[in-house]
Amino acid sequence: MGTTQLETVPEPKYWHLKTVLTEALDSEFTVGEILPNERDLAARFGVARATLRQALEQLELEGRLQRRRGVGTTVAPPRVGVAVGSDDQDWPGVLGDAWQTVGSESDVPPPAVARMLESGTDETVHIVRRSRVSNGQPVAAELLYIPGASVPDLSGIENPSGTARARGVLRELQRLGLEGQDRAVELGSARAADAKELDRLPGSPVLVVTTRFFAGGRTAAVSVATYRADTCRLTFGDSGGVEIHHGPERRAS
Amino acid sequence: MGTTQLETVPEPKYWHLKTVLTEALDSEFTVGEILPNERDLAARFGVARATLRQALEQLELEGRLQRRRGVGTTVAPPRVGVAVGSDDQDWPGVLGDAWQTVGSESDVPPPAVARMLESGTDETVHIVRRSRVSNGQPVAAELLYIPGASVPDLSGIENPSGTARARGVLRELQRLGLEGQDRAVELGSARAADAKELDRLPGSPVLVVTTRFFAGGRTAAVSVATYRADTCRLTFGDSGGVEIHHGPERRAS
DNA sequence: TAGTGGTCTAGACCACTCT
DNA sequence: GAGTGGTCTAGACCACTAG
Repeated sequence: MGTTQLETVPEPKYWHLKTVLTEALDSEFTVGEILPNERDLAARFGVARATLRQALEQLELEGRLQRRRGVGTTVAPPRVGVAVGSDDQDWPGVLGDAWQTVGSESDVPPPAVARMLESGTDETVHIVRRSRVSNGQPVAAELLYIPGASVPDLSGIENPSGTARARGVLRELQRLGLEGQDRAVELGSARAADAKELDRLPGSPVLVVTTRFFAGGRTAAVSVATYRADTCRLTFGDSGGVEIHHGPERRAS
Repeated sequence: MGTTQLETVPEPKYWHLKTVLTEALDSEFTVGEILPNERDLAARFGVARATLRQALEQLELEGRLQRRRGVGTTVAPPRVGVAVGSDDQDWPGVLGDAWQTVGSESDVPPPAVARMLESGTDETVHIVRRSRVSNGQPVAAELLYIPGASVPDLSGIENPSGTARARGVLRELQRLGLEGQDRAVELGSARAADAKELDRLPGSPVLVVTTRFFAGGRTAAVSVATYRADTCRLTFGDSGGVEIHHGPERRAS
């Protein structure tokens, strides 16, 4: 009866581990520093490697760690703020936007996109692939879906090698009057193609930003942009430049 | 040498499993339907339970499945669109906003918040806890940080039970002229307190929306709202009501 | 080739929810 | 108490990177 009855809520080991590691990261490590390998860390904490990995996975999800196969685990820099929605709404492809066109094709859009475009299920649309780079790192991959009806002057055009046509499509699009746009953010996991472009493994968590562009009373284009969730903080509105971070942090020397 | 040399890219089992399950979910299951338990499913696919779980975890991350301990795994309904940023920017707590005040206290904010408030590290601020419910389900938990300087008329007030004081703080806040706001979205994992309020396990993925409110040339308040990433799609801009979803879907009868 | 993280297994026990 | 998902173990092998 005299036994100290604490531990009524036995915290999972990986959770406790995560807490300990977080504190260590805040106080004893610098950005870019390499952690001991997983087998050593597991042994040091007296847990199985799988358990240790559960903690590391969470820390990676939170943007505190970066793990690369064949290399090791490093302390991640603070997330970069990526401006997504400025107040000035504009068409994709206008001068000075953050994206770079990497290709284009014609295909039927996925059903969810077809629904937004109010197009038939078998109707092919222009698909422009773009990518976004920040600080030398790829942070997002985008697929832009543009029905032929939005760029009528290109209806009978041949396919000149991809990126040239992409530019043509974007140019035509910008002739339309943009009436408004509509944005949604949700969590997803990277498809194989996106993962490759983002330099991550397939299935890694991403923030999916879906933007609908309205013109002529219709949905004239849909953009599905896939941002690396580990390294990105999506910012909306006026500023977005101010650093937000967790705790004490120093740069690696 | 005549052997068919495919399989040069051996897809991980859990990834293939996920694909198979996704297709099954699209074609053979209805929203709300209960899946076989994990041990049966693993046996059926001829994999270890851990491998099966890796696939299920991803599907839950993508909002396709809902798993509850002691109950089972069910097919999740499409994510609900949750309006986060309407064009009309306004103070928290105005009539008709989606939040319900659940309490308040005074404490020192976490360092990241203190930095945004440009307040000293040891300076206590008002903290108002609010929660947001949609379709009978809790979808978000919020912590509102309001420095005493933003609500000067409350500086010497006693603590009348929490929620009454919270209302007072919000009322005072609304007397200030709102000059603008600033929003960021990033991925996080639920802290223990949030997890409980959101009816999830600690560590489950959440979308963290940080909003800064500007008034009098300063940051007058900071809101950190934690949304369930599995069930929510954050919408910004004009509409936000239109359903987006993956594929064929029927309601359970 | 050595060392890293990624995948996978076959088992065990625990916490929880229902009936 | 029976059945579910959640945690944990100790091992094995694979894919990748770099010296």
